[in-house]
Amino acid sequence: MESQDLRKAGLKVTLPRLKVLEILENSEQRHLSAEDVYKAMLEMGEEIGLATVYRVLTQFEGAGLVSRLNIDGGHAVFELEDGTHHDHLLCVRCNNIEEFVDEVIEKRQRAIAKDKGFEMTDHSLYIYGICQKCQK
Amino acid sequence: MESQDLRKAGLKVTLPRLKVLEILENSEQRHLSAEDVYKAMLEMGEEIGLATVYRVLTQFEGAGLVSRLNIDGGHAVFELEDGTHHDHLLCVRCNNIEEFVDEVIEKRQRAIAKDKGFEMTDHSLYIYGICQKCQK
DNA sequence: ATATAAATGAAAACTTTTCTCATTTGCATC
DNA sequence: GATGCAAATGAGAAAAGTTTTCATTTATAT
Ligand SMILES: [Mn+2]
Ligand SMILES: [Mn+2]
Ligand SMILES: [Zn+2]
Ligand SMILES: [Zn+2]
Repeated sequence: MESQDLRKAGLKVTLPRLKVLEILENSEQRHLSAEDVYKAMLEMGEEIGLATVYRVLTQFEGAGLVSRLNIDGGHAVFELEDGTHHDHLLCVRCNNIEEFVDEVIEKRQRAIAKDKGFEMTDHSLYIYGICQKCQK
Repeated sequence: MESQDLRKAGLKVTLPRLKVLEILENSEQRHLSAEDVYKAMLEMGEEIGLATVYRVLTQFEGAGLVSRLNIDGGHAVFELEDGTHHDHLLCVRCNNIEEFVDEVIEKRQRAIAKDKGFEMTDHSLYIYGICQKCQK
């Protein structure tokens, strides 16, 4: 019962919101575009507007329930927030996304920001490549 | 005389191409959007279409004369290619862009890709923050 | 000077995302 | 359970950045 998550986030419990959450939770892929979520909705036989999907995902982001990745070439994907930061490897062939955490890189980033006099607010790191499966 | 650069890249020497190169070379800012280049053109009193600016920049990218950064929020900036890879720090207040190179991070990225079985083709790393000037 | 393949400009199209606004819904109150 | 109202929704328009189309112009080889 994830209605609690919504209430805790100060959001009314509505069908579209529950369904979006459900899709994010039950999807094969952890990383979904708004379009992906929308299509999954339709396949489930749920009526929903694409604008609502975007709105809900953006609200979830604001509420800390999901995080948004801005992939190269301007379209975003969303994933359930799990509280721990991580970065991503993207396969340029099959669009498979893998995750990693690297404390050495995190530390270096902070050092670089400091060195340049920047107050770091965020960072984004994507490694592009061909995944094992696609190499054959 | 940068006509040679164009010929070497297999591109005809045309006025729009020469002018775009000239703007990239002489601009205060090293990182320019297509729109920036376009406006600079008009200010120079040059007739040019925005589509041509995009086309030329994309061709230059293909020819290795410029590189394209895909900044958060889906609009690109371009810079003259100088042969050496570097990453970027972006000020979220004034949009100032600084550059850095960090061999430790580069090495870790290669190690991560290898570890995940990825054949790395590229990476993109942006550190977002508030630059020194904007902190005060 | 001529031919021709490539480049250009203007406008339309496209992609992703946000906004507008009329209608519907969730939820607190009676 | 009915009522009221603010919040949420859906449809479509709009926005922003970029690419495509196509008729016209231009660069370059002959
Ligand atoms: Mn992830
Ligand atoms: Mn740069
Ligand atoms: Zn793959
Ligand atoms: Zn700044």
